[in-house]
Amino acid sequence: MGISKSAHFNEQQNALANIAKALGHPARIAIVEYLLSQKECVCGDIVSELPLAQATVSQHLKELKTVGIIKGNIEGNSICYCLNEETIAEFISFLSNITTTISNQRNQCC
Amino acid sequence: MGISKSAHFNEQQNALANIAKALGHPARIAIVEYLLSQKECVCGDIVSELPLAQATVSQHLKELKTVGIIKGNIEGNSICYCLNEETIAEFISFLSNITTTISNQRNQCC
DNA sequence: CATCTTTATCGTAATATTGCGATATACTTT
DNA sequence: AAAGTATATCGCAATATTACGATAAAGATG
Repeated sequence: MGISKSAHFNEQQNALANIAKALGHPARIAIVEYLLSQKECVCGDIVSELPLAQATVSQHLKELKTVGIIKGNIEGNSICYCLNEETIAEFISFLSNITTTISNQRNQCC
Repeated sequence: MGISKSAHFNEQQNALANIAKALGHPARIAIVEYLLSQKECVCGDIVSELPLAQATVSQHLKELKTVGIIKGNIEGNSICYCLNEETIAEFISFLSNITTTISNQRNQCC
């Protein structure tokens, strides 16, 4: 996405941005929501749930996995993908810190 | 970013993805963190805090504003930017739902 | 009013993302 | 082993993002 300057930001900033970026596509939100809706561990039927080709879904899954939002487990022929609580919790913690800090400083101009 | 198919996803999925996408860049995380660190409302000195040109920072601020993560208030010559609790809370709510649901379904394969 | 300051926008080059068909890989079943 | 199934990867075209200099816009100040 253009001349990236991520070297100029610290590790935590880059890590948080990567998590957010991975969630920054409706298809990947849809994947997360689908995984959430399944009681059992889900595999390749994510593909049939999405209006996208298999290659594209596989690519989205890879991005979510790279950043740690989902985990994959090989089960014979197919692969079971599950949500990874830890990464999501890390991002929640960043956001929660924002809202609590805002609530405590009621001297805002807007 | 390529042939986007956001029309194939529902409004909520697109809305959440947009918020996440806006946070999906280290410069924008840095902006949010900077706004958070200031007790008073901050204006154009965001530019001097970041290792980026003024035009670039302005563009990042616009993205955060478009999606509702920050609000801007004109103050004479300069502009005061503040974090917008509501949008952040909306995103937290999505993520919190994930972690609580995961905790309640301990029949995962991975 | 002329000039300075502050922020936004335009235009453009460099790079990244998205989507998909084709194919590779790996396991399963016959 | 051959064929089938499931998933990943490659290669490419279309499009989006990022960064920045130049400049516009709008208010402040001399």
